[in-house]
Amino acid sequence: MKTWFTISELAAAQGVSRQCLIWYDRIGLFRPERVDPGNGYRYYSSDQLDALDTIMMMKATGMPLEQIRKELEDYSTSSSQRTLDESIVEIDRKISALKAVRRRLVNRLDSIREATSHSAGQIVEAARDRMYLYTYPVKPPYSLNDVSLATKKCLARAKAEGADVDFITGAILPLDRLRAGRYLETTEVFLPCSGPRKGRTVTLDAGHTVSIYHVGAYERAGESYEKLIAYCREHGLEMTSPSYEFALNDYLTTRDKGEYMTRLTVYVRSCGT
Amino acid sequence: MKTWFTISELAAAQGVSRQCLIWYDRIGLFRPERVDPGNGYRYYSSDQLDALDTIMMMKATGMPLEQIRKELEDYSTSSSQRTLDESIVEIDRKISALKAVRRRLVNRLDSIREATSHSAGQIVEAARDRMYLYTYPVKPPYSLNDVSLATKKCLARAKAEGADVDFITGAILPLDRLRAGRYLETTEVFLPCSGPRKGRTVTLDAGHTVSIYHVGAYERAGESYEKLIAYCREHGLEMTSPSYEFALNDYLTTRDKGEYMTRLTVYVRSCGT
DNA sequence: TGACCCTCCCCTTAGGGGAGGGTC
DNA sequence: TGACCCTCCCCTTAGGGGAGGGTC
Repeated sequence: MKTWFTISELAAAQGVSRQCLIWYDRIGLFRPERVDPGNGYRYYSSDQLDALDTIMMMKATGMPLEQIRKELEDYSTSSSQRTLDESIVEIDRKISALKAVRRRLVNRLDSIREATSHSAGQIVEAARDRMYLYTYPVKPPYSLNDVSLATKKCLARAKAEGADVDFITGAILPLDRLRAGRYLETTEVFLPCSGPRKGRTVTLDAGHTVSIYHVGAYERAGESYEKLIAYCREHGLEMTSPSYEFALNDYLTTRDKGEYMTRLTVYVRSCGT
Repeated sequence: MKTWFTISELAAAQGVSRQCLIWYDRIGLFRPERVDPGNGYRYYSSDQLDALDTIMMMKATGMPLEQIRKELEDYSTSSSQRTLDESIVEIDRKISALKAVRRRLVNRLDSIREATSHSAGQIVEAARDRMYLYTYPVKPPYSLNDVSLATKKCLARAKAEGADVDFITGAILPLDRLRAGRYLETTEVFLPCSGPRKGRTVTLDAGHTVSIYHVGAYERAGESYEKLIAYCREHGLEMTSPSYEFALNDYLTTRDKGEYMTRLTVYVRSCGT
């Protein structure tokens, strides 16, 4: 003797909505065993409950309903094993993707904190760990517009290549131009990234650096550079690398240009050694 | 002097589709600075590029476009900091949810492997770690139908309570009924879960167990139980717990009832001690 | 009569993929 | 002329939330 459930009874028993059961009926995923021909009322038998559980389990793995329907047409221990394996791989992929985004957000947050915890024009010496910069060349004549365009290209290519880059932009000013006072002629732009990539990244080895926090219009970076050069002279430090300009706070996180801050960082060694 | 981009040029520069830019225009998220009044052609200025980057960054965090639009109306260093914090919390929540599902899948996979690596009627002794069972009572007269219904209720309540239960069902047969030969009168059903939950879970402490792998119709579990009892008698083991019946392979992973396998597990101690 | 059931019907996200017709 | 642009228009997931009208 069968027990019959109305749609609401079944919904309550299984913890799903009535709409959901109507939908599953419509798409042919799970249909009532009996439908009253007179009034169209749906009646589900207790024998059907297991099948709904199976659907719910598959749904919980993130499988689309259409695929569940196909899966159920013919499933066995071995096919389920395959499917479970695939679902785990899929979940792992989603988890890695989320972790990559998380890393980007944390780095951006760190860079905001760094910006708010330093004052305009402040100079700091620091040992820095190795890092990788995903780069893109700037077209001559290296105007601000060229730099901006190169940054877009850099972002677009990083996205296309699936590079795990930070949400932090930057530019590289070669040492000879820095020495020559051509402070705005950055020849490459970059995005910090989690690892090296052939032909795309520059590796900054661990080393001692001097940085100045530049605030305000980028066009006036020269003023900060001159302070930085003076500092190095006074402290017997020789600049040994290009200047790496990190946009710690920019249009990505504020619309107020007065809050923009860039860290201009150069690797140095003591002149004595 | 401004540089103007047509929609295709901008799309190429930023690595997005033309459709996407048309859509952003439609919903007012990102509109061309200039539109030709004669033919409706969209022209974007280079000044606008930064804003599109900001949108792309926010989108990468998983934020819906509508929220991005609101966010952009007025964002600053401090509001961005808050938003980033919230995004990280949100991502962490998604990661935990995925990990919970992953754990369930791995457990189900383990249980399939256990099923396929044991033969029907095989008896094993094993030390088992502590585990938790999320339970639900079976209504008298404890018919198979009552057990099945209790299992649905158990699943539905676990879902409603957000309990981190496995996709593995089971039932508990009290020791006195087992001894009395009332092998089908399981009084509780369960789902293994990751931790204790007040008033809902039974804790199985670590201990020594004897199990038999039952294959085929559940109604004939008695035959397996009688073998298990005989084994214990022969080996001087005294049963000290109810029997825990784990559905290692069932309707969730195969439609072939011949592949169903249940492990009937009882905790024991040596009679001598 | 009140609670329950049915079938429409509109709505949601973020665009993808055209068709049909102008434009640089 | 070929490549490019425009505006519709239909389509996708998994239902949610009714309205309007019968039914146990």
